[in-house]
Amino acid sequence: MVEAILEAAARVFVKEGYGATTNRIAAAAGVSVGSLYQYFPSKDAIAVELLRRYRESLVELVGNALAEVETTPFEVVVRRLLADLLRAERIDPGLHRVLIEQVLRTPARREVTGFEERFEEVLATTLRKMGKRVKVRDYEVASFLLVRVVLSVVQSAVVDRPRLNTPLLADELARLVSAYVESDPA
Amino acid sequence: MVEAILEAAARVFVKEGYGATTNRIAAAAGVSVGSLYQYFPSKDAIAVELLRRYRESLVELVGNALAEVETTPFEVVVRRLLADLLRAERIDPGLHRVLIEQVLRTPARREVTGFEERFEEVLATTLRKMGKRVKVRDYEVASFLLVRVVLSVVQSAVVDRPRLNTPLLADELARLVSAYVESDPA
Amino acid sequence: MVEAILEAAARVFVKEGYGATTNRIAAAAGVSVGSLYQYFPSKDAIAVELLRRYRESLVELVGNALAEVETTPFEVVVRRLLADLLRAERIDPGLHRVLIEQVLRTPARREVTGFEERFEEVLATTLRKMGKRVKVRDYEVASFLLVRVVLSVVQSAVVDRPRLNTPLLADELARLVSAYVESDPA
Amino acid sequence: MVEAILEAAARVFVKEGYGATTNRIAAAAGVSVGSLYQYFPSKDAIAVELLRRYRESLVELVGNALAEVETTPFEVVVRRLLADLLRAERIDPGLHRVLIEQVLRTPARREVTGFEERFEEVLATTLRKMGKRVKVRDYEVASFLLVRVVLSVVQSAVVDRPRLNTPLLADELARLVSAYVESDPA
DNA sequence: AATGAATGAGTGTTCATTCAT
DNA sequence: GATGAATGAACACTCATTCAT
Repeated sequence: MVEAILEAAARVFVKEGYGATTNRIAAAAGVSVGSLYQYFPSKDAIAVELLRRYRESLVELVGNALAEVETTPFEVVVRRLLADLLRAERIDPGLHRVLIEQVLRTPARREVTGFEERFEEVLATTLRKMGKRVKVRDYEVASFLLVRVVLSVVQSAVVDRPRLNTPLLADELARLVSAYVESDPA
Repeated sequence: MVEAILEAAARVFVKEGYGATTNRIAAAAGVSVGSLYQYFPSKDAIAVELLRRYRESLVELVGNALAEVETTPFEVVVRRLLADLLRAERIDPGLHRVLIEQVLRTPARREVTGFEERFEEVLATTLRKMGKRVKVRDYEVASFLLVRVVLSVVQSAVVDRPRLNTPLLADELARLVSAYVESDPA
Repeated sequence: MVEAILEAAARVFVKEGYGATTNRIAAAAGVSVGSLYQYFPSKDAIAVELLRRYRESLVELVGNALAEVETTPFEVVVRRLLADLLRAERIDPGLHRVLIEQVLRTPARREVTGFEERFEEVLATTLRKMGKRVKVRDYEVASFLLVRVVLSVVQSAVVDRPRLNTPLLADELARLVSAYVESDPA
Repeated sequence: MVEAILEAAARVFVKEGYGATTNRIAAAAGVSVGSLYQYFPSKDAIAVELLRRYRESLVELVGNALAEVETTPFEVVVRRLLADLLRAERIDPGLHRVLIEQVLRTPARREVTGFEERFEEVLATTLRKMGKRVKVRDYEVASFLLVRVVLSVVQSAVVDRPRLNTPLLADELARLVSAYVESDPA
């Protein structure tokens, strides 16, 4: 039932925005409002959980991909990760966008932020492991840069410009990442 | 008075989210609700105008910067533009984020989208003008990539991580852009 | 609950005019505003339904009375109908008056007009059935005349001048109707 | 200016109902709201004055007509009066209807009611003067009846059924009145 | 006298949440 | 547990009225 409610909420939030009513969400889930409140203390709680799960899944995806960096060339890892992220079902930035703004004003803010930060840490660690293959002056800055770059391009491509969401885009993005990581900091 | 209302609305929206009441906005502007509605037909209209102005100012900023590409080395242009964008008062993506989600559900959607698209066109034109200095396979894809990259990093830096908003960041971002533009598409 | 709301609305509208607030109506009905809106989509909808019911009840009353014209002398039928109409609880023109003006500006206008017209049709049919007992030049005009005459006198008596609402009034009104119907159009 | 405001108010009230705003009325009169309030202390005051004038003009019309009863046959007087009343510009029951409901809830109620009562007094006096030509049991009841009958039919004809507003209607209504007044009270 | 921008109390309506069944 | 009718605080918005110019 929790699953049914979350799925319905995701659909409804994306379609109608966070203004969607709990009654509508309950109806879409095929349950009554009462039941919804049996499992979630408030509308915000649904949003928080939705966001938490969404982020968790992405963190896992990225973590797994980067783990391979030990045994696989960096460019290949990047290319694989990007191709994966660019598959529409892996990412739902429409939902992300609807929720982030609201959840940020919730006491649950703390539980849910630090999303990009976690990526940055994982990435910084990865970069450090890669040693002299990467020519980066400041691992923190580089990680910050790369995480934002990749997430934003991926989200934009999936949501705003599916027309450009082709292998060429993945290639170019991979090239951008590699060029930066390997370019000489002069 | 229009200015007073818009400034107050920007402040209140950023602090309280789009849920902020029109009465609160009016109070923050030091006027009555009635006056607010004398100048804006609805709360949405305020959001739309706020978004429109914000975008207009950015478009102008970017347009001016890129115009110099004829007479100035690309890297310098990029570095200047980034430094400018990274100055906090030039950009208010907190506001941007609050509004975009709401305005997107408004009939004014059309007037307000096409923001990034305009940047992309300007940039594509610029890149073409630069001739063989840039080694890019597809101007459309490259522009899409670069616009999203720059905007997202700049916004993240200003809003989420002011600690990293240093000259080093501007440098690194400039390097990322240049490396991509000049790297061999091999 | 629908009944409770309608009864309360009738009371409140008569006492305070159509300006009465929905919150007041709900309070008078002993329910919350929310409940009121669970059963009626708008304040207008309450007015429309109130008017519809009021008219329906009158149409039924008049229809039944005139049906007896086959087996009962016309004067007796008229006298009975008038006596019935003049009983205060059969008619609430105070309410009628408050509502008509508002409902007329509603999309429901069409559903609610044609009230007197229905009476006129029933009456015209009745007059035709009565054959040469009635000396009337134009059934349409005569019906129009008589319906307006009876309704207005009845309403005025009940609302404005209860002091005159006596058997004598019923008698006189019956006499007026009979005299007209049977007078020689010369 | 008072005239301009009253005329505009009459037009606007008829078209939009009593809900019409004072700004709209002022605009229709070609003056500013401020000026409107220079001459009328409130919106209600406009309605009250409008109603007062409307009633005054009708009272005068009827008074003049009935005064001729001394020198002219009753039927002729009635016929003339009805023909006059049935001319659309003499009567504006649309306005009357809009106003009556609102003004009745105003402290000015007392100044404005007693409209029909004045007709009834004039008519009762007239009927008494006519002596044995009229066979009426109770002058008060008869006057009440006749005033309501005539006003309601005239108003209905002008407002609701202009199609029937023909000489035939005037004739029939005159016949109805005469038949009643002259019929034997058995 | 005339103006019309400014006011703010008051309205209809919505919707997250509760709780008796 | 599940239900959904009931709740009522809160909101966007209107408009009669005022008053500085």
